[in-house]
Amino acid sequence: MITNSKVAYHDHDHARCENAAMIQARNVCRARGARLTPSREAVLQLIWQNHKPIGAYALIEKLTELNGKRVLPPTVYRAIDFLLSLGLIHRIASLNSFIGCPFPGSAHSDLFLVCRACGSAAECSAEGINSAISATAARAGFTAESQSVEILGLCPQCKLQATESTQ
Amino acid sequence: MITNSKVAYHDHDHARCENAAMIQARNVCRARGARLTPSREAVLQLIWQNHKPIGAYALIEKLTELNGKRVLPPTVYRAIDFLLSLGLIHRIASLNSFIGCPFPGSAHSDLFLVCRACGSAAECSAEGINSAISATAARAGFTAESQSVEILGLCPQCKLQATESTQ
DNA sequence: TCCATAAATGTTATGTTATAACATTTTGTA
DNA sequence: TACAAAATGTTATAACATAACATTTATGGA
Repeated sequence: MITNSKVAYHDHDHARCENAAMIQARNVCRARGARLTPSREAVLQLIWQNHKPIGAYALIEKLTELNGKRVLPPTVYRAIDFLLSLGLIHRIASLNSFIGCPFPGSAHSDLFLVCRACGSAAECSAEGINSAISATAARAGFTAESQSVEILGLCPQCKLQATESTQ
Repeated sequence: MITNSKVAYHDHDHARCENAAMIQARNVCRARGARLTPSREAVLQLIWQNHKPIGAYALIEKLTELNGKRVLPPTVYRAIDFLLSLGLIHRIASLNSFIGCPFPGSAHSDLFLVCRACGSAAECSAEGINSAISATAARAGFTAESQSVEILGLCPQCKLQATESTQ
């Protein structure tokens, strides 16, 4: 299983996550002949400000603040589309929001563990789930092409706090 | 595995699906002391007109047509909320739409196989996937509470047609 | 039966998310 | 430099969803 759950829900040096993400993004873009323009980079950086999925309009606000000049929806949605197409971010459909991919470039099908208390989400690429999904699809005669697997619940930190507060 | 994939993607006597759904709905409502009012029943029936997830605004249009009198969003959204709360329908987050549950009442966690060609969706309750999800969540220290598992791809019928047309 | 209450529905308004369409600017390349 | 393609700017609107309050309808108790 590949996952960033060890960092996503816990205190950590997040600057390292951001740096790694930006470096990987540049590598992916170079490899694919795509241009990581300043506005795309700014959107990616904002998405990577933490491990919580963020909505397009929140990005618009933050970007407006950052630029000191009004940013309009198409600007952000274009950046989002670009980043999605390269697999640098993912869309969390159940939240209408977006999160950085911690392991872009490597083929993987995704599962997200979204904490309903703190809002943080970890991504997991688990062979067990992918094979279970394939098997289920196959039994239905269905050919799977893409998936959206989003689990809502409590992360270890928030669960701990919930337990403590009820003692 | 419990699934309606045998009917959802194939020609079948759909009136039986509709009838079964309405009967089950009445049973669930009786058991839960909930009222299946005419407008709620109308929305459920429209959702069950086929096996394709339908959006709230499409329901508003159809209901307006049916009633001969303008139906407004809250009317439909209230019916949707009611039906969701009883598990009579499900929300497909990746499509912003709703689909009837073929086996309401019985506890199950769901997976949807949505055909990108014909739009039909089947629901599966597969133990293998649920246990794989639990195992993955557990490894991340995460407590799963609810899930949204949506697979996009080609149903058997549409795959067949795709194969034929490329010969 | 009538009343009090709760449940459901009607109505107005607005919030939130996303994209279409066309103009302009920037960038890479011949 | 000049051309074409890519990216961005701009205006407008489409699509999805809910808040807040008024009114009506159903239901059980007096």
